[in-house]
Amino acid sequence: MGFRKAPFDVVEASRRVWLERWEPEAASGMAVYTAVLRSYQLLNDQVNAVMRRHDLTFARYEVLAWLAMDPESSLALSWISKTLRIPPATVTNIIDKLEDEKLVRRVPHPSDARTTLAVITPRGERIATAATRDLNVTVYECIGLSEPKRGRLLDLLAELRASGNEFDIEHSDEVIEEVGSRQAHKRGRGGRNGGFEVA
Amino acid sequence: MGFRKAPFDVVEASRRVWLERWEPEAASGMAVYTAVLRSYQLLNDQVNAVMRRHDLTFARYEVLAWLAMDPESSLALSWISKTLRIPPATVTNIIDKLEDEKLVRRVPHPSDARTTLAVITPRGERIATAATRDLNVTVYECIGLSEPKRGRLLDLLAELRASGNEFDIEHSDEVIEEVGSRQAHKRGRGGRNGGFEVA
DNA sequence: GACGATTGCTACGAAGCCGAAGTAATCTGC
DNA sequence: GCAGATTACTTCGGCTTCGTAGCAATCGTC
Repeated sequence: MGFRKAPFDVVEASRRVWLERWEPEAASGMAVYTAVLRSYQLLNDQVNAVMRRHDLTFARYEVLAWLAMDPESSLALSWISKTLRIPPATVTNIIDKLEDEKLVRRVPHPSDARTTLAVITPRGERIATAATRDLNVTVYECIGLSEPKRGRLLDLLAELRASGNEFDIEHSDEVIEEVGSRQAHKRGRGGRNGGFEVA
Repeated sequence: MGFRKAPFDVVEASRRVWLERWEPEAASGMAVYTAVLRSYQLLNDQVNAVMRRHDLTFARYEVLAWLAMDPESSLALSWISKTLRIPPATVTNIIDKLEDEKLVRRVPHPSDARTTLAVITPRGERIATAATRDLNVTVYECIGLSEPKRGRLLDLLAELRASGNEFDIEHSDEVIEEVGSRQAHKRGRGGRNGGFEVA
């Protein structure tokens, strides 16, 4: 999406206008939103360029990557929807496409006939790995901030997200600890249903 | 888009997996991208909720707001495309919709028959003001970070964007200074064409 | 053990986004 | 003063997203 360098920073320019006309907190809040938006667009363009090389979209890649990370190589569609905050209809669409490409198979859940599991195929694993390697080298390792600044940025964004109730900051850490993080949750909150160990 | 609070932070969870399997810079880079993505989604959901109340999308609002800020209440479509980094086809679409709603009119450029100006109508100004007020109160003033933290976040994101060549960090400030920032640039880089002062 | 509420998934359709190709006007170099 | 490159905008078409409504299985309560 080749845009050329703009002559000035739109975020800063609009922040100054806001400062003249509205409350200062509104100005900084507006600036935060637009800065996040533009940072997202910037990185997203780079990410999408990589995705295109692998015939994926980022949404499909994200699901594939979580499947590849999963110890059992399978996730319930409902888990994907809740954890990655993708609307159910979109999950259906994503899995449809991944299934068309033979990267994933739908398998009925062994003990709950309502739920469907997505299982990654060997081909899916290969493509996930290739795409991840490409993303790492082409985008992630080239983000223009020193390691300590990345850390500070992550902390600030985590606070932003937590205060927006994106996740449960109280318990997040313990939950992540629990066995590679996903496993524990695939089974649902209460741990009811002893788990459908893959045979 | 009512998602409920997730039990753990997906960004942090995947960062840990990345750290085990890939280079550390890849892990932090990945975390930055996903944190930015999720922050964007979080804020975007709130912003869109406001937009819906005013029969706008954020893209249309953004254009309308820039028109409302402009001293001459008009901007060239090409300027909008370049500055706000919206693909030309999307600008056409946005202006079409705004024109349908009578918030904007298309006016031919007085001295360059290739370019079209979007001019905001009084109705457009009213709606822009109402939407901005709503956004400020409902979203921007409620972003969950203290004022100094917002400042630090903005600095880090500005560095990120500048290093991704989003804008010309060298000259941005001077350019913004030049008369309310936009005016100078509407006329094009060289300042050729003395400007089509509104009669 | 049965009924209503809940949960999981999908089908449909509206809306947005944007790449590519096309048209028209302008600029550039000779 | 004219041919070719450039710039501005639009049209078309494909793709993605996601709200809504629907169906089916399961759970919770009595």
